[in-house]
Amino acid sequence: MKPTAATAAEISTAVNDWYAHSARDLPWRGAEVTPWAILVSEFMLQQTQVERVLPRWLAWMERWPTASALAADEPGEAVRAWDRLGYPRRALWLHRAAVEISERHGDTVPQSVDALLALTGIGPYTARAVAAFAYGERHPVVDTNTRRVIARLVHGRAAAGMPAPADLADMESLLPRAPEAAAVFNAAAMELGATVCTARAPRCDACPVAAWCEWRGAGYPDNAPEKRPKQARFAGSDRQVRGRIMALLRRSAHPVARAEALEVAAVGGVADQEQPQRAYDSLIADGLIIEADGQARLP
DNA sequence: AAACCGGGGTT
DNA sequence: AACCCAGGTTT
Repeated sequence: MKPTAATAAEISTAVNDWYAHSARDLPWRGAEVTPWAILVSEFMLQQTQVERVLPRWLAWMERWPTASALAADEPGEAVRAWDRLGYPRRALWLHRAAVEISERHGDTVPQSVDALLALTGIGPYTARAVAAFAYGERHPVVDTNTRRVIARLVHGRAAAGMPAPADLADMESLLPRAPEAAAVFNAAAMELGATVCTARAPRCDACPVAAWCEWRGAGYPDNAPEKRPKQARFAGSDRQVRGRIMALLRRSAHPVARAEALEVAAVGGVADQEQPQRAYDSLIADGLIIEADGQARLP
């Protein structure tokens, strides 16, 4: 059946009401949480699921409760504490951001989107997320979950296409006027996509806006855009080989010989003869490895 | 615009 | 085996 037309206010109110009693109880959503703690959560949550982030975030905040505390430690310690969250460059960038916050912002996470964008490792999503969730600023915050919710609910599509500037305009058109309600809706739309309007098997019976959903109303057409780039396979990739080297360095209390690092890189197989050296060199280029006198160590 | 960057869980 | 994930940087 065709969905009943709904106003933006009806949608945001329904989603916010649902969020009030259905949201997961995540520690970075508490009232006492600092902007720094929220910034750390956003770094960790980039392309990484909530369940995997939780224990790492708790340990991180215990150890480095402020940006200056992290900045005072070695970057390598951040990489070590990052553990297996993936994309270890994020740990390095978070440490750099901590130094920048400590040195340029008096140990206070900046509030404006522009100032946040100037920090290392913060892009359009994270800047708006921190401004909205840490400071209550009214900005559209659009992640992969929100894009999918909007694609289905508003556009009647099975999945979102490539990220586009229109995503922000779409979200803006649904965003409540009041900053407080807007911040809640940003989180609520995300939560809806993460727990109900999921990519694989959406639970429409639990959705507060199912009656207004264009995709549901159209009979769930399989009209997903074809242009989504297929991600490269992980097995046998340089990324996997880099991961082996990083795992070795994380567990090593002392520098390791380059030869040992290259040997470990090949354990489990390589795509070609040059792959271990190529992965090793790329880690040096990224600043994740420091090499001196034939020894490799964390920065 | 496309490539690259982890790693674990789900289907 | 393919897909998915609170993205960002580089070319």
